[in-house]
Amino acid sequence: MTVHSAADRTGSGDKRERILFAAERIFARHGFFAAKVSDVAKEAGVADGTIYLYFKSKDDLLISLFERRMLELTEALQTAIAGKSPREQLRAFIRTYLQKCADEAAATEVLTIELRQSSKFMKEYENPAFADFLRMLGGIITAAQASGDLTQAIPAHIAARMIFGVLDELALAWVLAKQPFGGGAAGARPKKFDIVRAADWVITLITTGLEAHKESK
Amino acid sequence: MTVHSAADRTGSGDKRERILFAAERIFARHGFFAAKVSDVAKEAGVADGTIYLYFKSKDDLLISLFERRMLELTEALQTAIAGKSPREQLRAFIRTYLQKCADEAAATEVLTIELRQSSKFMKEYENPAFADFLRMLGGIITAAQASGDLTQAIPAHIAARMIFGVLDELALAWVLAKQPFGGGAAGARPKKFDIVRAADWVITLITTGLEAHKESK
Amino acid sequence: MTVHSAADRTGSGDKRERILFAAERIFARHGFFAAKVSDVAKEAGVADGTIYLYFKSKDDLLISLFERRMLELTEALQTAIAGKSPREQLRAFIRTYLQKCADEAAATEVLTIELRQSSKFMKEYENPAFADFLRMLGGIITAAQASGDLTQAIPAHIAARMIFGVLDELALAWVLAKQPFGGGAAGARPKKFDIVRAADWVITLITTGLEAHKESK
Amino acid sequence: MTVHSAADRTGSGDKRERILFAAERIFARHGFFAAKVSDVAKEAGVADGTIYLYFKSKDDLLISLFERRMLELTEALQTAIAGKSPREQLRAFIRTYLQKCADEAAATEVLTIELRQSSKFMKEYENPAFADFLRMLGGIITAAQASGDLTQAIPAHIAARMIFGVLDELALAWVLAKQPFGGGAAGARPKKFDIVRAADWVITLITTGLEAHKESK
DNA sequence: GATGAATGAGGCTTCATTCAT
DNA sequence: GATGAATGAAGCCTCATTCAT
Repeated sequence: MTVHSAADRTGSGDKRERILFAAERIFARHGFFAAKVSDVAKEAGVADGTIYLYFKSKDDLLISLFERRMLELTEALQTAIAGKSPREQLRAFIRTYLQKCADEAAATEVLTIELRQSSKFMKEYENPAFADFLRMLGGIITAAQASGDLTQAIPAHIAARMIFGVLDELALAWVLAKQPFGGGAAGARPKKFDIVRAADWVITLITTGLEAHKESK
Repeated sequence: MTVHSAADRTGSGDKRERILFAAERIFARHGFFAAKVSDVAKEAGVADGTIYLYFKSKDDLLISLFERRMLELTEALQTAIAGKSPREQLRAFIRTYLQKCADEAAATEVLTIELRQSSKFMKEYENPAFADFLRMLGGIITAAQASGDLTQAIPAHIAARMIFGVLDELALAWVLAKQPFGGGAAGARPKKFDIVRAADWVITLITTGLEAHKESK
Repeated sequence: MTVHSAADRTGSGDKRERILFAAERIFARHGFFAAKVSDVAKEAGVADGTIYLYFKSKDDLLISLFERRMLELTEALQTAIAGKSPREQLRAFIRTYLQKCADEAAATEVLTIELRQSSKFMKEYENPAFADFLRMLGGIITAAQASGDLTQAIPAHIAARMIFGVLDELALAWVLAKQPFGGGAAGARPKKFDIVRAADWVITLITTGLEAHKESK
Repeated sequence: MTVHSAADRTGSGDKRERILFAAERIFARHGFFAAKVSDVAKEAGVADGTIYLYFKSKDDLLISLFERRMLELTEALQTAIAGKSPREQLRAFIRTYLQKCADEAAATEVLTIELRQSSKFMKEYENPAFADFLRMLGGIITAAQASGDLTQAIPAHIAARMIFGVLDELALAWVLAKQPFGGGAAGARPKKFDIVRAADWVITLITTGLEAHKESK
C-alpha cells in the first residue's frame, strides 16, 4: 500500500531526512567530493541502494540538502522580519542569519564551503533558492532606501551581495575556526568567537561603517 | 618539494609557469575536481608525466597556484599601500584587490570558488599565504584604529574578515555573473557590473556604512 | 517449482499468464538482459515481489516463456500434420511455423533473439522443448526418406537442423525488418516481406532446391 | 613520441589484438553479459584500465570483435569466389564459410550466439559488415539467376537469407554440440559432426533440394 | 496471497600516478 | 629532462531478490 497515515509519514519522511542529515554530517566532515555515498549510507543506518530510492544521485543529495536548508533559512528570516520597519528588518535579518549558522554547524559548513563548487552547483545549477534569498535581502534594502533610511549611493542588489559576503565570510571563519586571527600568535587557533555577538559588529559596519564618529551623538 | 632556484627559471621555470597557468584555465573551466590532469597537460602542451616533474600531485598544483597568486596579490597590495596613511591604505587595498580580480578572471574564479574546498585546502592545509593576507589587512585596520580614523567597536581581525567577505563575494558575483539580481527581469542575466567601479561602493560601505546621512555634505 | 495444478488456473493462473506475457513484451522491447523485473511487474500490473510467487527467478521467467511458447507451437504443429503423408507434413510444418511467427511478433522476437543467449539457456539449460521440436521435424524427414519421397543423402537430423535454420532466419529477418536487402537502395529499409508467403519459397528450396529446372513443367 | 616503426606496430597492435582475442574467448566461455571486463583483462594479461585505451566500452569490444571477424570472413570469401562461375561461387561460399567456422570455434560461438542480442547489436547497431556479407551472397545468387543456373522463383535476397540461416544454424549446432540429434538416445551428446563435410549437404539442399530424384541421372 | 521498500553484492569505468624508454 | 602507455585502486550506481506488513 502506498497510503500513508500521518503516523507513517514520519516513518517514511524520517528515512529521507535521516539520509539528508547524515549526508550533511559526512559532507561537512570530508568534503563533498571526498565523501563516499556508502559512508553517508552507513551514517544514516541504511543500505547504499536505499539512498537512491530518495535521491537521484550524489549530486542530487547535495542540491537537496542545499534547498532544504535554504528553505528553512528563508522561512526563519521571513518570520523574523515580519511586521518590522526596513531598518529593523535589516538588523533582524543579520541576527537571524548568524543565529542559524551557530545553531547548525554542519549545515553551515556544507553551505559555505561545498556549495561554492563551481561545476554543477554555481555554474550549471541555477540555484533558485539562493536567488530568492538575495532577492529578499535586496527587497529589504530597497525598502529602506525608499524610506530614506539607507543611502541610494549603492545599488540595492550590490549592497545585498556585500552584506551576504560579510555574513558568509564570518560564518566560514567561525566554522573553520583555525585561521590565525590577529589576536593570537601565528599558527595559534583562537577559540571560536561568539558569532551571535558578531551580529552587532555586522550591524555596526552595515549601518554606520568603520569610520570613527567622534562628533556624532 | 617544488622549490626551484633562480637558475631553474630560465628553461624549466618557463615550463613550470606554463603548466601553472594551464592548470588555472582548466580549473576555472571545469572546476578542480572535474578537471583532469591530462587536460592540464594538453593545455600546457606537455606530456602528462611532465607535470609530475614540477608538481608533487594534482593537489600541489592547486596549492602552488594559490600561493603563486597570493604572492602576486600581496606584492601588488604592498606596493599600492606603501607610504600612505591608514585611511588611504584601506582605500588602496580595496581598489587594488578588485582591480586584480578584474585583470585575471581565471585566477579569480579559481581563488574564489575552488579554494573553499574544505578537504586539503581549508582544513588540512594551513594556508599561510591567506593568513598573511588577512594579517596585512588587519594591520591596516589596527593602525587606522590607533590613529583614531576607525572605530574600535569592532576587533580589527573581525573587521578584516568582514571586508574580505565583501571583496570576495563581489569577486565571485562578478566572475559568475549569472545570478538574477533584483534590478533585472526575473531570470535575466545582467551584464557584468563594473567591478572596478564597485570599489567605490565598497569604500562607501566600509567607511560610512549604508545609513543615509541627511545632515552630512 | 512452478508447477501449478488445474485449480490454480482459475484465479492465480490468470496472474501467472499476465506476468508471462508482460515479460514477453518487455523482453522483446528491451532484450532480456536490459529488461528489468520491475518493468515486467509494471507491465503486468502487479508488485515486483508478486513475480517471485510465480517464478523462481528472472531466468525462470524466460525459460517458462520459452517452454510455454514451444508447447503451444508443438501442439499447433502436431495438429497441423495429423493424418497427412510425410510430404504434406513437411509443407504443413513449414506453413504452420511461419504462420505462428506472424501471429505472435513479440514471442517470435524473444524466441529467435533472446534464446540464443548462451549462458544459462543454450549451454546450461538442457532445453527439452527445443529437442522435442527438432525430433518432431526429424521424424517427419525420416519418414519421408523411408517412403522414398526424400533423398537419404542428408542425415535426417542434419536436414532438420538446416530447415530450422531457414525458418529461424526468416523469422528473425522478418521481426527485425531493417537489414538493407539487395533489392532496395543502400540503407533503405524495405517493408516487411510477407512471411506467410515466404512459406512457399521455403518449400521450394527444401523440395527442389534453387537449381533451375529447365525441362520441368 | 607517437612515431612507430614497423616493428613497433606489432607491439602496439599486438596489445589490441591480444585484448580482442581474449575477449572472444571470455565471451564464448561465459556469454557477453555474464563476462566481466576484468576477466577479459586477466585473460589478455593487461590491467583493467588498459582495455579502455583501445576500446570505448565493453559494448565496443563486442562490436569490434564482430567487425574484425566479419572483415576477415568477407576477405576469405572474396578470395574463394574470385574468378569462378556463379554456380561455383555458391559452392565455394558455402565451403569457405563452414571451414572458417571450423577453424575458429570461439569466434563462431560469439558470432552465432552473442550477436543476436537484440538491444545494441541487432536493433540499435546498424551492422554494416553483416549487410555487406548478405549483399555479397545475394549478388552471387542474382548472377546465378541471370545466367539461368538458379531459379527466379525465390527473390535473391530472400534466398540469401535462407542460405545464411542454414549455415548459421549448422555452425551453432556444431559449436554447441550438445543438442540430442535424432541419432542418439534422448539426452545423449553425439560427437560433433564434421562441419566441413556438412558443406556437401548444404550444397545438395541448396541446389537440388531434399526431394528424391529417382529418375534423374 | 500481495505488496513494494529495503537490501547489498558486484561491475563498469575513470583517472591520478608511475616508469621504462 | 620528457614522454605517454600502462596501471589498478576505488566509487557510483543498478537491480534481482527478500521479507515484514
